[in-house]
Amino acid sequence: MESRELAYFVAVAEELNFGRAAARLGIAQPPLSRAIQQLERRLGVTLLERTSRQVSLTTAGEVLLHEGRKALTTLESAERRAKRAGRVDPRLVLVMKPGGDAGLLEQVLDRYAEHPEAVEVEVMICGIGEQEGFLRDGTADLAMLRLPHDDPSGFATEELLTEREVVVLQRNHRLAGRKSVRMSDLAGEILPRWTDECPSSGPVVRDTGQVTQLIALGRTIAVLPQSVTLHLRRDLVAVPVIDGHLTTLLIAWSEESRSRPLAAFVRTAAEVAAAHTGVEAAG
Amino acid sequence: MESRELAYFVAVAEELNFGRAAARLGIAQPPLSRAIQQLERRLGVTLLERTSRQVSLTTAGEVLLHEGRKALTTLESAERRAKRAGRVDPRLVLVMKPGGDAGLLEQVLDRYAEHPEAVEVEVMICGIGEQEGFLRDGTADLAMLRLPHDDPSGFATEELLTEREVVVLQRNHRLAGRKSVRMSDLAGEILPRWTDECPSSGPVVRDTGQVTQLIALGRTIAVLPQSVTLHLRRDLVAVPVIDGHLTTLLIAWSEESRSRPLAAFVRTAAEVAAAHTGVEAAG
DNA sequence: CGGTTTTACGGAACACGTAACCATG
DNA sequence: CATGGTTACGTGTTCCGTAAAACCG
Repeated sequence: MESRELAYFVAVAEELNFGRAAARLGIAQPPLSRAIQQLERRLGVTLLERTSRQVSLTTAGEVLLHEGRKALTTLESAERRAKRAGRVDPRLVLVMKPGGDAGLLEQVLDRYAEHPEAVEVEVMICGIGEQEGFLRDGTADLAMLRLPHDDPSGFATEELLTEREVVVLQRNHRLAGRKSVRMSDLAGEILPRWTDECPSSGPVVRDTGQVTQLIALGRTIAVLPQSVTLHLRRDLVAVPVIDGHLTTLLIAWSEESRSRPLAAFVRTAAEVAAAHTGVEAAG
Repeated sequence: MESRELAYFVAVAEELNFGRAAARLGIAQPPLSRAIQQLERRLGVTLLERTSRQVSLTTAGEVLLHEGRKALTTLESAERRAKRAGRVDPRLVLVMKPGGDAGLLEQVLDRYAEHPEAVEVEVMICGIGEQEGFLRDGTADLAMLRLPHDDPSGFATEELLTEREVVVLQRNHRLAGRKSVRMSDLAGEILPRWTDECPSSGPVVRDTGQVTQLIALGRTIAVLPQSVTLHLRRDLVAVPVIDGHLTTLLIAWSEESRSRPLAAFVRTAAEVAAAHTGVEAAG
């Protein structure tokens, strides 16, 4: 199967309409129609049921859509990584969301820079939940992921640290003076809605900047990893949540990577995190 | 990047010789040479350093070789799975090595057959360490893997059970009467060399049949998971190894799979394993 | 009829093979 | 000088776009 054919099929399967798919691909409908027919002939399988008014996926089509998307991103990833590896200045690209390093990164970068095999590290800040995509498609070599929110499947990972959660509140909130709270104390509060989560009816937010702004305005409160307290606005307070989730910070990279600079970076990050945990436990 | 180009590159990168690579691909050298040039031009990266006597990989070439191999197998996997999904009789293919189910599979199959959404399950017996390949390339939907020997990275997995190891001996071996042994007791013994392991100087073996035969002949002894005792030849004995590794049996499947019959099978396997563990713990 | 997919046809691009060429050990 | 990669050139396939036809609500 040629990757071009597969990309064509994925476009049609996503649009469920040959015309729109062709427009998206920048070609005319007829070649697209023929390409799909040829693909079906070669596979010996019907992928799409079409009437002249409706296109739908067969079971085989659904399978090829899911698995094919993965195959295409893997292919693009290979291409991007090879391109990057060919650049004259070797470098690592690390992607994280704002605050997604639990305050570890600065120290990791400093320490890594002292390493004999160190290369330049480009830190790329992305939106929430975008890390995986950049790592999968080869734009980045390393990503900071947060369990259980992010999905590390398909990557090699190393656990850096595990944190309790805190609830972030306006200074004059009824719970602001508490030493700690339980989740049950938060019943009835308005919690923000992160873009992908359906439940709860609070305001829709996309990043922590928006959340903190809304908290400061008294429109919501949020349960976040403890490390947010490192850079919290002065007008907000954080109270530990006794029975909150444990969130784990991971550093993730492509399983295929055999790069020595990358391995060194991961090792450094793990060492710094281990030291950090020791300090926290002691303090 | 077209998958054909990538396959050409991988062939050259593996052979480090355009002529042999062309022969392997079933084409003439010149088109291959041009295809590689075109790929390099399109990526804007030099992948191979060639003199007329020697071909070697650049850094970018190494990256593309590793990542590209993965991309190609993912592509083939998508193709195989789509083909299989298009067949009239839906079925699951489970791959394992002989004895690789720790005696669980029969019960799992029986119980799964009673499930309302059950489909036919084809059990495929492969050589040692071949499971991953068949799962990766889409030939199988499910595999039984054994930690730490097999590598489950890139798959979704569910732990079934964890076993101690036993040492398998000829009946009149000096240790055969022991209730248990330690690894240090085995110092000086000749251990078999599994195909991929370099150390140890014992006989090279490929499957448990060969191993048991050699043990019966007094040529070697072997440390294996406890479950081998379920089907051990009468002329051999097994002695628990106190400080042996713990080996974990996993059931693994493609992360992309969204198939309900597959999910049901995994659930059934986990349930049966849990019950089994309960029995063992009690007994 | 209206919107959508498929068939028909002509042209351009691409990939292949043979043969000649060139470079290095 | 021989082994092995590259360039040159002619041929066949494939892929595309336009135009016309078939299909279904």
